Amino acid sequence: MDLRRLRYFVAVAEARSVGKAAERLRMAQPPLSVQIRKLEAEIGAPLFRRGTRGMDLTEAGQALLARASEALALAADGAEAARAVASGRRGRLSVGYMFVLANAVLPRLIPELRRSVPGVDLDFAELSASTREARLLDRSVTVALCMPAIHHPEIQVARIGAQPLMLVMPIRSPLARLTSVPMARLQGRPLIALPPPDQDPASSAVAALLRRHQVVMPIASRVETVHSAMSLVLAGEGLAIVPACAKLGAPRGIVFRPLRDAADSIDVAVCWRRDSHSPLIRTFLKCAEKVVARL
Amino acid sequence: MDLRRLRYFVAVAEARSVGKAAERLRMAQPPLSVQIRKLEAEIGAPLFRRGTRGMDLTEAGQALLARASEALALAADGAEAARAVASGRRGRLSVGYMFVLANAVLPRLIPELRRSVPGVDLDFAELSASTREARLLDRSVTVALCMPAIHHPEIQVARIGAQPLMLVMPIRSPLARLTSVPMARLQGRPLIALPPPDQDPASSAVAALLRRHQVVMPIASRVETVHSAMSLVLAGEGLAIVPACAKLGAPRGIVFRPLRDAADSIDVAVCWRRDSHSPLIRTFLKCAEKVVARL
DNA sequence: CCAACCCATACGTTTTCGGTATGCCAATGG
DNA sequence: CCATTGGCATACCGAAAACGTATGGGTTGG
Repeated sequence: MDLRRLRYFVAVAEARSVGKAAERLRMAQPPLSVQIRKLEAEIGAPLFRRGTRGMDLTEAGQALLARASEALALAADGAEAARAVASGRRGRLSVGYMFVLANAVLPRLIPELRRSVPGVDLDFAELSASTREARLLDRSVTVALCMPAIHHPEIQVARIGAQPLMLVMPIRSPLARLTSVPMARLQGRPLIALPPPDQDPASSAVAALLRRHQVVMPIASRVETVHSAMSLVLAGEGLAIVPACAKLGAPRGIVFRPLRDAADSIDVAVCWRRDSHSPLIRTFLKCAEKVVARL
Repeated sequence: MDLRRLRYFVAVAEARSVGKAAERLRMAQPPLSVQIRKLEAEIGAPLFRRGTRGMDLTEAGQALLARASEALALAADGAEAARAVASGRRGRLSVGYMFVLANAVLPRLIPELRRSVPGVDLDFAELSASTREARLLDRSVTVALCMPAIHHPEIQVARIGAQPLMLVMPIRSPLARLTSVPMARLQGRPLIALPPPDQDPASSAVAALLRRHQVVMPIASRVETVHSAMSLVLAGEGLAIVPACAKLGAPRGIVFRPLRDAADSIDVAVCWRRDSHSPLIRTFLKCAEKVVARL
C-alpha cells in the first residue's frame, strides 16, 4: 500500500477521469491507468466503474476515498509539522528562571517570546539555586535564565548581561544615609549569604569581592533566594549584597546602595544542555539578550 | 512522501534502532538506514539523533511519528473498509417495499437481514405503485420488494414467489357465505382496482383473470394501495381482487375467499438496477427468497 | 461510417529499491 | 593500549517498479 497510489486514486476519483487526473498530475495517462489497476488488484476489488464518459467510484471506492484523502492530509501535515518543529516555528520550550530575575525580566521577556514564536508551547518554571543544574540535566527545563551562570561540563552558557552588586540594608540603618558605602564600613557586620554557585564558597562573586577588599563579614544566615535574604535584612539579621535587579520586588523598608570603589557585578546568563539542539534555544537567547540589554 | 518510508520510520522509532527494526521488517539493515536518511532529506530535518547505542527521536521526529502512525492506520483501515464494502460485509442497503408485503414479509425479513449483514446500514422505504420504478432508477432505493414485478429494460427482476389472487368483500356480503366464489358470480359487480403495472391496463393480473373468464366488472374506483382498496370494500363501494398475503393487516369486517376454478397468482419479485453491482443485492435476494418461501 | 474521446495494453528506458560487503566510530574489556 | 563488539553509514550490483511513447478497442455523436 503505497501513498503515491492513494494520491493517484484520489486524483482520479476527484477528476472522475484518468486522462484529466493524469493532466493534473503532470504525467501520461497510461501509467496512471496502470497504477489504478494495481491498486484495485491490491485491494482485491474494483474501485471504479468504467463508463464510456470517464470513471465513477464504486461504493468500495467511496469507502476508500474518505480515508485515503485523510491519510494523505495526515502525511502531509506530519511532514509539515516536523519541518515546523525543526525550524522552531512550533514545538515546546520549557523555560526555567531564577526568582531574582523574575520581576525585572519576565514581564518583558514573556510577551517578546510569544511574539517571536507564536506556535510554540511555552512553559515557565522557577528554579531554585540548589536544583537548577539538575532541572537542566534531567531535561525538565530546556533553557534556564540564571544569575550567576552555571558551570558544568554538560551545560552550555551564554552570558547576556551583568548586574552590579549592591548593598541591601534596612532604611533605618545608619549606613543608609550614605549615597554609596565604602567597602571598609562592612568589616565585621553580619552577612545574609546566598548559596555559593557550584557548591564552592570561593566561587561566589560576593565572597570574591570581600576577599579582594580584605573585608570579613561573618555569615549570619544562608538562604535560598534573594528575597529571603531581604526579609532577613529587614528583620535586622544583617546585611546582604545582591544584584541591582533585585530592587524590583524588594519589600518596603529596604534600601539599595552602591558599594564605593567596587564595580563588581554578577553575570546574567542563559544556560542549556550541550546536547539540546532545539532551534528554540537560539530564539530564546535572542529574546533574552534583547530584554536584558535594557535592564 | 511514500507510505513505505513512513512505515519504516515508525518501525525504527519504535525499535529505537535501525538494526532491530530491520529485523522486524524482515529486511537488511543498510537499505533501511538509507530509507531513513532519504526521509530525513525529504523532510529537510533530522528525525533521529544517532547515539552510540541506537537511534533516538528528535522533537521533529516525535511530531512526525504521531501523524505518521495515524496515517498508516488510516490507509490500512481504508483498504480494509473497501474490501469489506466490496464483499458486502459493510456498506449501505436501501430497501424499498410495497405495503401489501409489509405485514407478511418485513417482520421476518428485517431480522434475517440484520443477522446476515451485521455491519451494513439498512434503510427501508415504502414504495407506491406509481413511483417504484423511479425510486430504483434514481437510486434512492437499491432493491425493491415488489408485487407484481417491475418490467423495465434497466431493471433486473428475480421472481421469488407468488401469491394467489383472492376475492375481498365485506363480511355481510352474500358472497361471504361461500367457501369459494365462482368467477361467474362476479359478473357486473363494481371493482375497486389498483393501478396497472407499467401504466398498461392490459398487463394487470386481475384484468387478465377477468378477461380469461369473460367477466366484466365496472371499475368503481382506482386506488394506490391494497389497503385503500380494502377500506373502500368495507365501505360497500365494491369488491376487490388482491393477493392472499394482504390478509395480514386487513381491517376487521373484511373476508377473503378463493376464486373457484382460478389458480391465478401474482408474482412477488426482487428488483434492482442492472448496473447496481452491490454484493448486498445477492444477500438480500437470498434472505427474501427464504422468507417468502414459507409465506 | 468516420472522427473524437477515453481507457487499456505493450514495450523499452529510467528510477528506485533491496541485498551483500565493508568501513567508521565509540564503548567495553583484558 | 589494543582488540573486540555493537551499531550505523557507504558502495556497489542486481531486481523490481514506474514512467513515457505507441497503439489497440470500445462507445458516442455527427
